[in-house]
Amino acid sequence: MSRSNPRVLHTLESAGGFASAQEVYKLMQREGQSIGLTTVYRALQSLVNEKIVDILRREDGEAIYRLCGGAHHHHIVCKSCGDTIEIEGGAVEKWAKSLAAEHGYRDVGHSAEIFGLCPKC
Amino acid sequence: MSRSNPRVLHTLESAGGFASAQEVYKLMQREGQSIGLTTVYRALQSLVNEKIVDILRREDGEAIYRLCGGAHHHHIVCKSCGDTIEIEGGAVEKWAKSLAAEHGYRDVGHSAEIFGLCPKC
DNA sequence: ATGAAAATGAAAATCATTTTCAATTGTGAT
DNA sequence: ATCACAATTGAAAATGATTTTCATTTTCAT
Repeated sequence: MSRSNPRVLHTLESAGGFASAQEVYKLMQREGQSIGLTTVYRALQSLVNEKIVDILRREDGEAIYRLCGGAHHHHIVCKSCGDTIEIEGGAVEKWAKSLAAEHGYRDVGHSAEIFGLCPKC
Repeated sequence: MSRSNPRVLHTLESAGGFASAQEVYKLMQREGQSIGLTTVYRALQSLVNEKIVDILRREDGEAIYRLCGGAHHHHIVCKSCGDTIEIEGGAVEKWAKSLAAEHGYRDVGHSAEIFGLCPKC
């Protein structure tokens, strides 16, 4: 039942650990790998279940999969050019943890993103 | 060119200031109002442009529109039953503001959500 | 009233994602 | 090796939100 296809994981890694299912699929095609889009979706979903990969959303709603394991981090995204900076979110971790505890929530995760205009835009 | 249909705005308000386009549409139908889904989408988009409304994403990628202006707040959402609690995020505001400044970003906003299993689930 | 510009909405198009299902592959027992 | 059966695969169809098209209706200044 382990559908975490290693080729998919490897492709996600080589994409910088940050890509949508469609992007992973196209990358694999370009590399000449034979794989179906369905399988890519299933593999990514498995990786999410195994907590090897995080899922979050682009501004347009497309799901992007992020290799996790390393430090959990957040992003500042430019509204105009899309430029993204990785930031760490110690303050947010604490905030999420304490508020979740306060309300009796278990198995807690969180998402946080900052968006604005970068210095260039 | 002002497509910010007041009936749409009013419905979003009466929904607690937090709903998807589809939900706003269904609400208006139930109230017996005659409106097209397309118009709802356009009206919400206009409200976003005019910064009367914020847009963010559900976990499944559906866009939800949030009336802004009042106190900016965040949510704890139950992964299982979908129950939502509004919380305030003083810590997050500061975090976002200082990090954005640090990186030279202007016109800054942010989104942050906590998700987990509520006490009942 | 008249015409141009804006708004409307039904239907079709788009696009990511999921589901279906038949075919293929892997595995373990004999 | 061979058979039976479970897991994996992927093409095609289905789904569902959102956007686009386009013909019609409304609004409004003249």
